[in-house]
Amino acid sequence: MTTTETLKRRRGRPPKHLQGFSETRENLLRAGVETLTEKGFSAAGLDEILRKVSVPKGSFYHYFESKEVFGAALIQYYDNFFAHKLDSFLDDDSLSPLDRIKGFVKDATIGMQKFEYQRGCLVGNLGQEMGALPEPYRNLLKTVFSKWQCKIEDCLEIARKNGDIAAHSDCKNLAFIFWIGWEGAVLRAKLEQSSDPLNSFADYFFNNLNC
Amino acid sequence: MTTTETLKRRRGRPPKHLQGFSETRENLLRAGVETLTEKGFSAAGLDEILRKVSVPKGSFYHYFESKEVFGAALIQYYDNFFAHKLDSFLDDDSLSPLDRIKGFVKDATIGMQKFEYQRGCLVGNLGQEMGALPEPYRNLLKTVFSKWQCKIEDCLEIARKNGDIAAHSDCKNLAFIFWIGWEGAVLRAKLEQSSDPLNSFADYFFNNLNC
DNA sequence: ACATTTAATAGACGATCGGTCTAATATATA
DNA sequence: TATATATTAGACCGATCGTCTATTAAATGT
Repeated sequence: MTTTETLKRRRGRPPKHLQGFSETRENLLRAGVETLTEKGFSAAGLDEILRKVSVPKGSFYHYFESKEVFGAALIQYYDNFFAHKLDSFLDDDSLSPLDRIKGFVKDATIGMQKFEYQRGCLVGNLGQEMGALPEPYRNLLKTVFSKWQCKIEDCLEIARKNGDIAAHSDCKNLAFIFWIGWEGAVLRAKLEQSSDPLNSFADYFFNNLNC
Repeated sequence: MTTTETLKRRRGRPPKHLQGFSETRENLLRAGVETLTEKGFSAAGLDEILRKVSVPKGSFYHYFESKEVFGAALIQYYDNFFAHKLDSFLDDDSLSPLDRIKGFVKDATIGMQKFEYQRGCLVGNLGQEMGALPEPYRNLLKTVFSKWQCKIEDCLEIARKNGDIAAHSDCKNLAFIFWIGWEGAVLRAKLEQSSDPLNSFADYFFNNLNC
């Protein structure tokens, strides 16, 4: 085990040897994602997030100038985490392109089960809440979706060239459909506390790729 | 035009001839649906809803004992409105079953456009927020979905018997998929402020019914 | 070495929100 | 005419939201 400074942070400027480390900022982001994937932006209280990681308000406003800025950082943080996860599946050349997407689906399904279907997708949650959110979030969220969409599109395009799916497939549109349906399925899985919606939609999507 | 008492309600017990009428309660429900379809439950303040219809707090708590009870009434109210709308399309024997569903989709699409993609589906919104909502809402929302789902299933079953869709179709599952995808599309349409997600998903769904 | 700057913590603070309560008003009813 | 009922009116309280100021401790510069 390395020198993980899990101990309570002291007051005042921290000693140099653990600078740029900013465990507190990281903790806030993690706790923020946890909370927002469960309850969304509006219902998530700052105090709740702060209590979770034992950080006082003052520290929060040291790292983020407002809840709005924090939320934007969370979108970026989540996107970064999620895009890497997607890549880890979609760039795996040892699998067929469709199996890579199926791998991601399987992993996400297990993830939802692990958290007892309480946590959904941050981007989906915020998308639905858009009516009550700072307008600048809209473009952030749209950009994230189009980024994820490109990854799926690229993977489907390889499948098409390999002859794994119908030659006339419109991969861009299929990727669009994939995320529309997947987000809908995540929403429903949270409500029903079951992976049935995830499995049903995924099966439907993959079965229809060959016609 | 009948004697529609649109004027501001007077104080005190109302005259008998418009009893049971309860325009105030109705106004609260309408304004509540408007607000909750835009911003969800948590982000919707009571004061905001009350201002919209110029009703004081006292009146609100005369009709509803709490925000939680109000929310439950809104789910019922919305379900009632929506189920009738669905029926008006799905029970229209002058159209083929698939055209009936397409009629509903078209109407809903126009509806979203009319409100500039600011209002989504109350049930979808609350489903996503479930993590921050009173637990009793879960069953209400699940029941509403399964009710809507049955209506689509029945319509698809007629289509199947008519030979309009593949004979081996699993209509129950298709109806499940329909609502998963449709809610996902509504979410996305709100975010993108465009009907593309609605159209794309609907086209995809209908095109794949024949294979 | 000491004053100043920087990084971070601590918690007070005002505004707002949900929900309750009492009072006021007007009609129905006995 | 008196009492009961239905509805409006809005003050009020505790909790919580997001912001802000003060405090603490290390780094830095001369």
